[in-house]
Amino acid sequence: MEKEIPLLNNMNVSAIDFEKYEQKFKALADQQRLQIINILALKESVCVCDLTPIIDMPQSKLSYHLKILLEADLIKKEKRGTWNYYSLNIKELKDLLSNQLCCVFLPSCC
Amino acid sequence: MEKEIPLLNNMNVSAIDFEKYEQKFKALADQQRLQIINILALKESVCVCDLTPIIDMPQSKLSYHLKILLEADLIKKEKRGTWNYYSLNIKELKDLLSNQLCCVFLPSCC
DNA sequence: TAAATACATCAATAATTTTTGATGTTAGGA
DNA sequence: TCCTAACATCAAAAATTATTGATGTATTTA
Repeated sequence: MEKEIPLLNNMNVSAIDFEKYEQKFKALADQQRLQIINILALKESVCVCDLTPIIDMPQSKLSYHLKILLEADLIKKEKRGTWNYYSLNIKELKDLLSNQLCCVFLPSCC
Repeated sequence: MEKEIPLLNNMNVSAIDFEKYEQKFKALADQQRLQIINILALKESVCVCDLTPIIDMPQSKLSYHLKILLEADLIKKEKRGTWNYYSLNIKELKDLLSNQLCCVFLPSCC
């Protein structure tokens, strides 16, 4: 059962919301992950193998960071054969970030 | 000297920017701090002594979290006598968050 | 079918962040 | 001047996250 916090604003903000936002902001709260998002903003869809040479990171580490972004629903994953293609979850990012930030972390936003 | 990352988007995104955003998102990436922001969104300006009973937290812990928000420039502090009043840095939050999120974390945004 | 590529996952370690309780500082009141 | 309230800060411990290198699993390709 969801714990209800008294109406604190003109929106009904429940505890579960804070938890959700915490996860999303945590995913954003890392320079390396912000860089990944910034690269994805350019490339539409990128496989891990393309990402590894661009971003200077061991493969397992990259995998770890991609997973965090994925679990926060900020990016999407699509498997094609042996390759896993990642792309931005544009709707989610727009719901989260200001237009100004979209210029940095979303394609063709400005 | 600031490391310049090649132009990755229609904005000139330098390494230092990622660092700045990392700090701000880190500050947001915590349920307790989000709750503090949400309370400040209602109250305009609140002293720590008013906050302590509302938010169930030892004083030193509250002080710690306020400092993190302050250092990320998401809130402001004003000293009046013995009291320290905190309030949202509305401009900064608007620059960071979507309108949708402003409804939760900013006053009279929706 | 054997080897190689493209990943994910795991367990151990390292690093960072958070919590706690104690102490320090400053301003105001008795 | 002494006492108290309202904080900030500090150091130690606890908790969480991140990094690393190794291993596992598909899917291709030779």
